[in-house]
Amino acid sequence: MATIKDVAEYAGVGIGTVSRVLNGAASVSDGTRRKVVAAIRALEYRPSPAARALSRRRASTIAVTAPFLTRPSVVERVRGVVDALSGSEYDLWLAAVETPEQRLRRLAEVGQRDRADGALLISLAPTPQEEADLAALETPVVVVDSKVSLLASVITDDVAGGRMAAEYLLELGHRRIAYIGDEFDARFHFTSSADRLTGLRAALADADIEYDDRMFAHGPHDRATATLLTQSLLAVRNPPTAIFASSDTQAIGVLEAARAAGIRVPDELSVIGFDDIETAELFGLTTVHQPLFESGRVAAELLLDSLGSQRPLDADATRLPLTLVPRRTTGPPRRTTAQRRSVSGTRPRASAS
Amino acid sequence: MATIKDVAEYAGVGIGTVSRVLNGAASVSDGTRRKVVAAIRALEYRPSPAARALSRRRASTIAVTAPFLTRPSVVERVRGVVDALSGSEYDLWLAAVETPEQRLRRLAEVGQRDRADGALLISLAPTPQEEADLAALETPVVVVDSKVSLLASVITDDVAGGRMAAEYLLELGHRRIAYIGDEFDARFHFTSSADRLTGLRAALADADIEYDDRMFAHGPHDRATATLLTQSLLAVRNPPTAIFASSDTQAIGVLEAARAAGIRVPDELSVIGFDDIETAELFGLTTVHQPLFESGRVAAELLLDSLGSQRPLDADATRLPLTLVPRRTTGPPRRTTAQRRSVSGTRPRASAS
DNA sequence: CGCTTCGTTGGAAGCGGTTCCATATCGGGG
DNA sequence: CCCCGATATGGAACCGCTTCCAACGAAGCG
Repeated sequence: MATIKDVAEYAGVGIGTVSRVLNGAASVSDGTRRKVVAAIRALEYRPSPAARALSRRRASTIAVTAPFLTRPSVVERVRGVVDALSGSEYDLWLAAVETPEQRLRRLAEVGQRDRADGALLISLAPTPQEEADLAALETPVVVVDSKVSLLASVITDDVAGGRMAAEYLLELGHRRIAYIGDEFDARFHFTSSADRLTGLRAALADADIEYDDRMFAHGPHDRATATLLTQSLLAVRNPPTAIFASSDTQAIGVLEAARAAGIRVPDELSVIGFDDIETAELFGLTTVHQPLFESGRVAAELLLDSLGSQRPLDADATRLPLTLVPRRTTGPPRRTTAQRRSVSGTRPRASAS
Repeated sequence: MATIKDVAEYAGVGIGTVSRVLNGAASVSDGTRRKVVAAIRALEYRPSPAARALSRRRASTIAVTAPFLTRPSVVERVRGVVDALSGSEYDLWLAAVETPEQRLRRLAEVGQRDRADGALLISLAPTPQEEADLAALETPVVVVDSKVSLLASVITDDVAGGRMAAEYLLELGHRRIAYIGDEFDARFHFTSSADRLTGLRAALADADIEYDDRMFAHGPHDRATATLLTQSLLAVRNPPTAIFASSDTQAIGVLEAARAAGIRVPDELSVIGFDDIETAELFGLTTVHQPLFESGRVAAELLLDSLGSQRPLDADATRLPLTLVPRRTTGPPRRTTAQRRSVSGTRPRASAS
């Protein structure tokens, strides 16, 4: 494998000149440039990224740290980052986080000298302490999907989103609205699920609906859990007429529970999700659309701007808009049996155990 | 940011000793080791990856090159890689390919000196020439999801998979089986769709069913296209009683076309997919299960083994098993209306509408 | 015609590690 | 008491690039 020295010798010039040609830098005469280019081609020379990184003191790499690569929402965000980076000179170092220990390690690595020139933290809410540490770094950091105050971030207003979903259901006439969210003490300090619940509760309060804690269920963020939680939500005396799930994945679990119990959606139960992942459309799921791909793209662009301009990032939050997407899983609350009869065949409502 | 020299001074030792401690290498006395460890901690020292890479002549990085990050199947494979790498000392460099030019560039980068110590090419069939070039490299390469002869690979037998799907449909009694696949001249030299078709046609030939080219449709790999293709497949005089789609994504497009046309699945039309992505289960889609996650994991492990043992990779193909997963979208061909009435068949979709 | 000035150019120094070689130290055997 | 091998340690050389500084020649100017 040829080095810059080989190229210099082959072209009959000094290594400095080769470097200048490589970096499109100043003052190299046309003839010399041609000779060097020819030598590079002849030797199939490619500069060593490591040597370049060491010498320039920058890695030309962006670290993307994200947990839950299983979640479609995270993947969408990463895709947005890939898209933004694909034209740039930067490589993408994907740092997956699967355990709290890994989370800590990854966070620490962000500051590491020439590992990455900038970092994108996706869905990985830093604690105030971690945030302060990150803000102290020279490495620019953009946080996606977490509220922070000392760092640049790209977020959506989860509280507003929760309110949006709730108000839609309230408008349809629902009074008993249940919520299925993530565990509160999530090991990764996630707040989006809790925030969406906050929005929901605010909307309920505004509508003078009293708080009933049997309407709120939490568990690990997956379909099967959502299915189970739905069963218990529906088993109470006066069951909800609508369920708001904190993600589409969970909403689909709700739909499955409904289907298994023979409960008709939306006639007997309205279901609304959050995110608007591809599957939501397939299921006709009403949901709150979140610009996931966009969030990754915007965050990466912020980082690239900062890197390109040498200007540090402002600790501002870029808010991306949420929109409600009404589809086929929501409607006015439970119609009377007579009404239902007249519409189509009766199916006895299996009382969820 | 502290360097190894700072640590050496702080600890009152030489840089060589620090390096030895860092690399857990031979002969360092206990006392010295302790001093060095203390210095490292005190200075919050972390070695520079670039310097280390340059000096060791290896990057501790694995390149993962993959197109179509939009496809769930590709994402699953990448997840498998992430999983295998998460315990190792290797970082993951994600090289996304979105255009043929990028494909070429990425392929060339694989050989680059200290960019990556090994490469994983996912769903990115190299041409024979490219394969030869890659095989000539010292960098170990594992190819996932493409047939190659000079390189190590992890594949499934797409021809057998196509045959498996076809034979299942034939057993159910279908005689007119249509196929929806990718465009043949795919810019990325994909062959899996064509191979699955080969298997299908072989099975049809074995069953003495004559070839009818109106039963075979091709187009870009997406849901909407599959929906359109389905419409035209069903518009012919003697339409198919079963459709085999070369991916679940496309199969779901078929289901949508059926739903839109009011065609009952599986009573009037059987649908079978390929891959067994998560959505397939949600739709009750009969499909050929492919171990996607596993393929990434196995490929990464092969690479890690080779890297760890210094032994070059054998140019063998690791074949992962395919299994047919019968669900609710397949059944015997069109029953009479009377029969259908009496049975009250299963519906493929979560009843949303 | 001598002296700047400026565009080119070569190459040493340095980036921060690893590694190898030389050196120092120590205990034990003869 | 000396010699020897083993163990521990320091640090120069090197990995391949960028960058800065010195040097050189040609052109411009008075």
